[in-house]
Amino acid sequence: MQLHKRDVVAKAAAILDGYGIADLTMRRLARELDVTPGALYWHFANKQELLGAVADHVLVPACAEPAPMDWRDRIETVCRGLRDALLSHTDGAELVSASFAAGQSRAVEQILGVLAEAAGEAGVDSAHRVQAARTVLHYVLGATADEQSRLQWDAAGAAGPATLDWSADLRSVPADPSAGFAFGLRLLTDGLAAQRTLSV
Amino acid sequence: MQLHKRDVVAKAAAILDGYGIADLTMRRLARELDVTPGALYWHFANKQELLGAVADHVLVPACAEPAPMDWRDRIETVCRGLRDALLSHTDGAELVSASFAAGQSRAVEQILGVLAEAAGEAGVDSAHRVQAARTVLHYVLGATADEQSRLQWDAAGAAGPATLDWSADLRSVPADPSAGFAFGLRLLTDGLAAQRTLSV
DNA sequence: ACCTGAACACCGTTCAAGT
DNA sequence: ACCTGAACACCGTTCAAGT
Repeated sequence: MQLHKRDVVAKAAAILDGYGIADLTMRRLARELDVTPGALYWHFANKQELLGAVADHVLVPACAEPAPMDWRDRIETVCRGLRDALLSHTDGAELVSASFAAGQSRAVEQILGVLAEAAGEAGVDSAHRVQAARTVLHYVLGATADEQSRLQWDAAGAAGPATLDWSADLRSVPADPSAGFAFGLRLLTDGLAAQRTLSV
Repeated sequence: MQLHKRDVVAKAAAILDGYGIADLTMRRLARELDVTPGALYWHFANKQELLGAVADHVLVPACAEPAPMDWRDRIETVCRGLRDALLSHTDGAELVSASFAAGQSRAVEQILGVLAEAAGEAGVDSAHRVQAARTVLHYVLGATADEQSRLQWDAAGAAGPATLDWSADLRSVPADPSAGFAFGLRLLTDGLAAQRTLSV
């Protein structure tokens, strides 16, 4: 039967979850779809575009319109939703980061818009809203990619030789990652709140 | 004559500046050093470790001990120095980001320490200092990588067909990138300052 | 319209063997 | 100690030709 874009994206997501982004290659994807590598280039211009489609797929749960609420809660809700979506796929943060950088994800563009609007309500003047939204987004993507690589690093380490009691490893996972994430996010929302007192 | 680590790093930096990170391959590096690819693996365990050494080289100017000053000025000075160092090499932000994620750069670890100390002076309790420092670092790396990719994208675009007057392109470089960077950083330092009022 | 076959021009890494 | 030669197991992308 015919190959459709959504089959390709679904299989790509499966490889991502099972083996990580390093194993998500055009050749392997083609092999698992019982197709020649060249076939993929009929449906996608190049690998970046395909990864962008996978990124958008990953972000579907994070793109639900948020219920009406306070700008602060809205930013927190959107960012928590984004982080959850990223953490629910192996290397999800790295994938979305790369797609964002390459300008290949419609979904993060949409999230950026929501954040920019919230920044406006926080009191940021229209000339700086997008910059403020980008700042928040860079934090979420960076922090989550960081957290996820630690998680995966010591998931692999746990399967290694018996864990010695070296207590204070810089590369270890913190006690409560969600709390750490919330703390960093609060720094940003506090900064946004301070904008209002400057402009009035 | 013999191959030394610093020759390898210097040549790698030259390739980076001249052709970008995509062309900084072990094989090409070896070729330009008139050596076999395998020779590099005598001096470096793998490509990540080599890239980490290049990252540290790029960050040398950003690691100067800052003169004694207000925590806010110190954070701004360190971050501006970091950004300048990243922008002065093609794909510098991407390189350092990757090396930081891989835990291969001593230099960013050091900068992280300086930022954590400044966060402490800002009033962040010791349990959250590193998290605060990481938040600032994620911002600087993300924002600079973003800025740099736009810069390079439209440096390439300028060499293309006559630029049409499409005014509002999302991928265009903003009026004053440094001002945008400073704005995002101010959001964070304002957030840090707000910490103090919470703890006392 | 959609896909195969086959090629082009590469990768990172390893390791016996040489000097 | 330091490096070569040669291999292993891959990559992304293109494109004439088939159906």
